[in-house]
Formats: sequence, C-alpha cells, structure tokens
Amino acid sequence: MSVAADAIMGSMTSVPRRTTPAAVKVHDTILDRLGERIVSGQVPAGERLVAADWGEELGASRTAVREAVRVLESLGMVSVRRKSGITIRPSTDWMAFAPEIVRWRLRGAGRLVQLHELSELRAAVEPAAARLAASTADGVARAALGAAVQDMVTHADRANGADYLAADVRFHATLLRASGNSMFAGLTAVIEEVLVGRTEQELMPQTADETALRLHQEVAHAITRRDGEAAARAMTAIVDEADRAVQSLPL
Amino acid sequence: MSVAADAIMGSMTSVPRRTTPAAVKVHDTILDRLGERIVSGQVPAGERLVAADWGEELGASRTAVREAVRVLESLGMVSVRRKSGITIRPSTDWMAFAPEIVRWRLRGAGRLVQLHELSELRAAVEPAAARLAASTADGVARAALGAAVQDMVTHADRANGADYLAADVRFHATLLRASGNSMFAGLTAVIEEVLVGRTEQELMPQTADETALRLHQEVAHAITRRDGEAAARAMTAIVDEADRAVQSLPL
DNA sequence: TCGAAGAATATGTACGATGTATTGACGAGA
DNA sequence: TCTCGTCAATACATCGTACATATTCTTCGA
Repeated sequence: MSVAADAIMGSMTSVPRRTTPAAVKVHDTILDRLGERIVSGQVPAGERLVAADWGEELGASRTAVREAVRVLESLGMVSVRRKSGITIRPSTDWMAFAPEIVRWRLRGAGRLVQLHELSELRAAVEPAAARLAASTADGVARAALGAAVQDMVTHADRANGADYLAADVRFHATLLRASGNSMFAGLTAVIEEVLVGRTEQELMPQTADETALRLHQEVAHAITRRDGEAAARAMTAIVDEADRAVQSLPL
Repeated sequence: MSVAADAIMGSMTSVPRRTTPAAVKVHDTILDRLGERIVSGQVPAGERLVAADWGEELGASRTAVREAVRVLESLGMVSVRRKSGITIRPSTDWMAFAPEIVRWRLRGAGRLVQLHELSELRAAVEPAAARLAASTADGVARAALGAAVQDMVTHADRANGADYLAADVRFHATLLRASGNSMFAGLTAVIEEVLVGRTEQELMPQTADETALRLHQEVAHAITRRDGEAAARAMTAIVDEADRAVQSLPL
C-alpha cells in the first residue's frame, strides 16, 4: 500500500514528514480501520495478532496503534495480554450499542440485520421514553420538540436531504433527553446512527410521508399536554413505520 | 466475564461484593480514577483541564494519561482539542450503557438514581426481548430458561443469597440472548448490574416471593409455547414488581 | 480601535529504551 | 515416556524525549 509506505518513508527521513489530513487524527483513522476490519469478519474471533503488524501495515506508530487498541478493548472487541498479543473477542462480548460498532456494522454486509435490530430496540425504548417525557419534560424541552417538528415540516419536500435528517435527529434526541433517564439519553447516538444510516441507504422518499409528519406532531402535542399514553402510542407508530421501511429492503 | 458474574462466581455464601478490579495497568488505574472523578461531579461539565496536570498528579506519564483520555473520549465523557485541552462534556452526552460508567455511578452518590433508571430501562427492554424470544428461541435456550427457573425455585428459601441471585441473573441473561437481537443481548451486563445491585441494597426478602417465581415460570412456559404476548405480559409484571422495590428506597 | 502577524501553549505523533509478564522450548529427573 | 522446573524469547507496558501542528493569546502597526 503506497500510503503506508509513504508514511514510513516520511517518518524515516527527518525533514519531509508526510502532512496528515487536517481534521483527521491518526489514531482515529487506525481505530476506524481496525474496527471495520474486525466487524466485517476479516479478522475472525479468536485470532491472535501483534500490534506491531498493524502499525507497520497502516503506517502508524505504536503510540497511535496503542490508543486505538485501548478503545477497542473498552468496546469489548479485543483483549490484550502480554506476550500473547491482541485477541479478537467473540461478537457476543462486544458493546453492541456503542455508536462506533453500530456504524461499522451499518457500513458492512450486516447493515440490514443491524438496521432491523436497531428498529426492534427503538420499538422498545422510544415509546417508553415518550411516556416518561410526557411527565418530566420542561418548557424548554417541549419547545425544542415543537421546533424540531416544525423544521421537519419546513423541509418536508426534501425528506432525503440533510436538513430534514437534522431536524429528525434533533426531534428524537430531544425526546430521549427529555425522558429524564440518562440510560435513554445515552441511546441518542445510536438512534442518530440509524436515522443517518437510513438516509444514507436511500430509504427516505423525496417527499416526507404525511403520516410520519403527523405522528411526530402528535408526539410533541401529547407530551405538551402531558398525555403519556398518547405520546407512547404515536411513537410506537413512528418506529413501526420505520421498521416496515427497513423490512422492505432486499436481504 | 462481567464484574457482576465474576463476583457471583467468587462467593457462594454471602452477597457478592463487587470490588474495584485490581487494575494492574497504569492506564486502567488512571481511567478508573478520572472516570470516577468525572461521574461524581468533582470535575464539573464544561471544565477545561490539561492532560499534563492529571499525569503529574497521578504520577503517570503522558502516554498513560493519553490512553485513558482516549477511552474517556470514546465514552463521550470528554472532548479533546488542541491547545484548549480536555473539556468535560455534559452527562447527557455520555454513553450511559458503558459498564465502566454504570460502575462509576453505582459506586458514588448517584447509586439509587442509577438503579431506578436501570429499572425504567428494564421495563422498556425486557418485555420486548421476551416477545422476540418467544418466536426465535431454540431448544437449547428454552431448556436453559427452564433450568434457570428451576434453580430459582430450588434456592427460593434464600432469595437474598448468591445462588438465587445467580439463577435470576442467568434467567434474564439467557432470555436477552435468546431474543436473537444483539442489541438486547448487549444489555446483559447492564441488567446484571441492577439484579446484583438490588441484592446488595438488601431489597430481596429472605424467602422468594411466590408471585415472582410464578411469573418467571410463566415467562419460560410462554416462550416454550411461542406465546409472545403472554411472555411480554409476565415479564412486564416482573420488572414492575422489581421497580417497586427500588422505588421504595429513600432517595 | 481593529486586524494581522507572531509568540505561546497543549495536544498529536513518532521513536528509543527499558521493564515485565507470559509463553514455549529444553533438559533433568522419576 | 512423562512431568516439572528453568531459561530464553517475545510482545506488551511504561516512560521520556523530540518535534509537528493547530489553536489561542499577545503584540504591534495601520
């Protein structure tokens, strides 16, 4: 790989060091490459590897590789032991709700399975969060919810665009936080991944679905009038509809 | 293996006491100290710190601090910018599901709040997992569920003991995995925390509640006969009862 | 007063050196 | 032949140093 070779050359010669891409940090790049590789199954569970190999292959220093491996370890994807090296752990041990892992799974062959599983998770969590939000949301949160819905309506003619997506993400993120439960709020990043992934998979129509918009408004209104059951019902309908879109995909 | 499960294995006679994993590695020690400090609020959100200070204070090199900070960053607890240093992010951005964060919260003053939030999460997730398991669980999983219930019955006279707790944990863990959804399965460790924590808080009676045992059996039976709705109903009753116990605690 | 150039600073990255736990080979003894 | 202890090799663990780079702060000039 020429990039790696270039990086190695650059580090050997003192003056012309390779200029790294501005916004991207090396350890983030390493982490991303390694994570994607493990999730995709290119490195099977139980495989034992040596950190130095990764560093050499990717043209990065031990420092960068170590930092990436440390994160992979905290994600439960690898275990590190002296002398033995780095062992890939079975996928059942992974922190499946970590945004990074979700993103990697959405990027690979298992993306439809991941989307479906995320839908099932949403179906369980989001109605419950809506029910809680109806009793705990303060004025600021209610206003934010309404504003997010309004933005969705505004950009309804480009439902597959970035503005609509941003409003949709803001709606669900606001609601999860408004539930007052930090566990639910912690799912924000994961929910965001599925919404972004859905748009990237081109599952969104050009024009927003009337029913979907109405349901979002219904959730916001129900929370405003503190009707938890109605909020949960409408949210259930939202995630059910989203799951149907995923289900319609060809496996 | 999770901390909770390990503790269960280690002690059969008394309530397992979760100890701080003897972090033999410096960066694990740093991570643990920093994480606990942030979660406890000793370093408030928005605070800007310098990595070198932490290193000097804890007597560790910059390398070790960097690795710990990298993990904290992946947990959403801090953001790192050049020159600006390390900024503590608001708790709403944290990955509340990370075992580390749950452990830190259970260790500090927010222990009871954390337990209550875990109950709310269970109420949302476990009935859904039971419904899924009814249609996807294979023979092995069904047998494991039945065996776990049987163990609970066997140790019903010591419902506040380690054996009953272990069977209870095994029941819920098996069910979550049997759902066939890796996101639900990934919540196993977190669910374990609340079960162990409930016993530690001495919320369990000496003799197991008749109703609770019957409900667990009902879940297992419903899953065996593929009755998803009945399984979800019974599981809802289980978590509702568990939540009442937590609610009774003084905040 | 304002803006641009430069200094200061904290993180980003690389690498060498040394410590150390773990492994696996090897050989002695039963 | 088998078992067990010893020892060398290995790969991570940690520290320290050096330099790059981005961001902020300061200073100075128009």
